[in-house]
Amino acid sequence: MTDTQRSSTGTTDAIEVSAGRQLVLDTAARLFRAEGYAGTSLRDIAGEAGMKAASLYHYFDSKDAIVGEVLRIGVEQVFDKVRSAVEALPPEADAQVLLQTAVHTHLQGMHGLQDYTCANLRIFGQVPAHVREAHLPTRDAYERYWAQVLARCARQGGFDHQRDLRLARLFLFAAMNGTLDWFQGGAVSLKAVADEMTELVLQGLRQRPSKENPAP
Amino acid sequence: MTDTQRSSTGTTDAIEVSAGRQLVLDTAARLFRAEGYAGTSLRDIAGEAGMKAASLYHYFDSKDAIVGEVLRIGVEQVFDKVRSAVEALPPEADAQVLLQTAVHTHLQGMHGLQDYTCANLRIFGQVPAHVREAHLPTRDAYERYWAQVLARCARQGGFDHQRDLRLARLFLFAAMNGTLDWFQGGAVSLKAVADEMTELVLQGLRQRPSKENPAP
DNA sequence: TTGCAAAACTAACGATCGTTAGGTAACATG
DNA sequence: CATGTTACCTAACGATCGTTAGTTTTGCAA
Repeated sequence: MTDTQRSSTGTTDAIEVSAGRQLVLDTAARLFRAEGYAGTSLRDIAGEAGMKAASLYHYFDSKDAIVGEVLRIGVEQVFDKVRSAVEALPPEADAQVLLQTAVHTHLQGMHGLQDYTCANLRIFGQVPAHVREAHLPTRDAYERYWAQVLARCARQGGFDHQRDLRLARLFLFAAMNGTLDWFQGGAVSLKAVADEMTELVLQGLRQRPSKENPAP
Repeated sequence: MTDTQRSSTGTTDAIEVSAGRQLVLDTAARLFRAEGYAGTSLRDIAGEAGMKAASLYHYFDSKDAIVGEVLRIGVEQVFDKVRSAVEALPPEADAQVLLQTAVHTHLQGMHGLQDYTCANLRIFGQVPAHVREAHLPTRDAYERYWAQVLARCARQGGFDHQRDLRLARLFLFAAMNGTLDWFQGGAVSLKAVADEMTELVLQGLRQRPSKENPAP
């Protein structure tokens, strides 16, 4: 489990991270999630954090620096959760349990009180280009981890075909993140959604009728 | 096929729609798709359309009116395409052909030169709340049509379970629209992606192992 | 108690935004 | 030719934005 924030003051040695800076980040994540990137001004963040806009520059160099931190923490939080949950499984866990665990944990991370992760998904497409590009490596690392999880599923389940795995991963990611647009704890539970999604992907991967698949 | 724009001038009787208004809408759709909602100012739209910002108010009452039209046309264009393609199928078409056709047409609509549909998906989450709410009925109509298509697939394929169909539809929608984030005409063709996606959903729907599915 | 850094403030700058008011060319119609 | 509508324009308003400069408050340590 990596540390989510770096220490700014060197008091004692790490551990204390400036409560002010933390408050600013938490507030920014909550507002970005709710109002979007352009819909959240520095005066909004400062107001909700109990200070004035100019005071934010005591902790950050710019709005881009704030949003960059929020994006990074958003990936890191859900990454840590999923990795912990997967590593807690026994090595002989079958493909279904493995994928169910990963999917359920990712969904829990999004729909729990995790403002950072939701903010990431919400504002990633709204953020200035250079901020998005600077954040890409962090996103890629998480996606690469999912590729490993799916590869382990394939190895364990006996099916593997490189291209299928990549498409399945992309479909799965879109489906998981898309739940933000419609899921609201109603008739079906998050666990049920995770299991359905897992079933869909695994069933789809198991048997390949391989009709016509013309490469362009 | 419904008319995409209403006529403003009554010359001859419909048909002529004011080339200026059309140019403004086309330009706005292209910029909204590329730069997002907040990233596109009225001065940007006007500049690319060869006029000044104030002139836009000759055709529209506000920026919200422009973006509302773009959203509406975006759904309408892809809706018309998908409906036409599905209706062109013989009544005895099997579930696989039916779903492949619908998915492929939707993907083509997004990845062809359809700025309106892409702009819709891109900026829907960025637009002011009252614009989004006003647009919801149009979106719902399209989603209801997909529910019908899936229901027809289920009837034809012999499997049907209400909740599975709803989740499958939500997954499919997220997966289709998510292709905007990664697909760029590389190794796999759009048709191949459509077929993979169809296979995934149909395989997932066919056999339900029905392990534990606890309702909360 | 003094000193000093952290943490906040007030005030404003320049830019950009959506929007409005009022004017002017182009052009079809009587 | 006169008239009215269509299709633009210039100029500006008020608001809000991210940001900067300079100043004051706060709290701990010597």
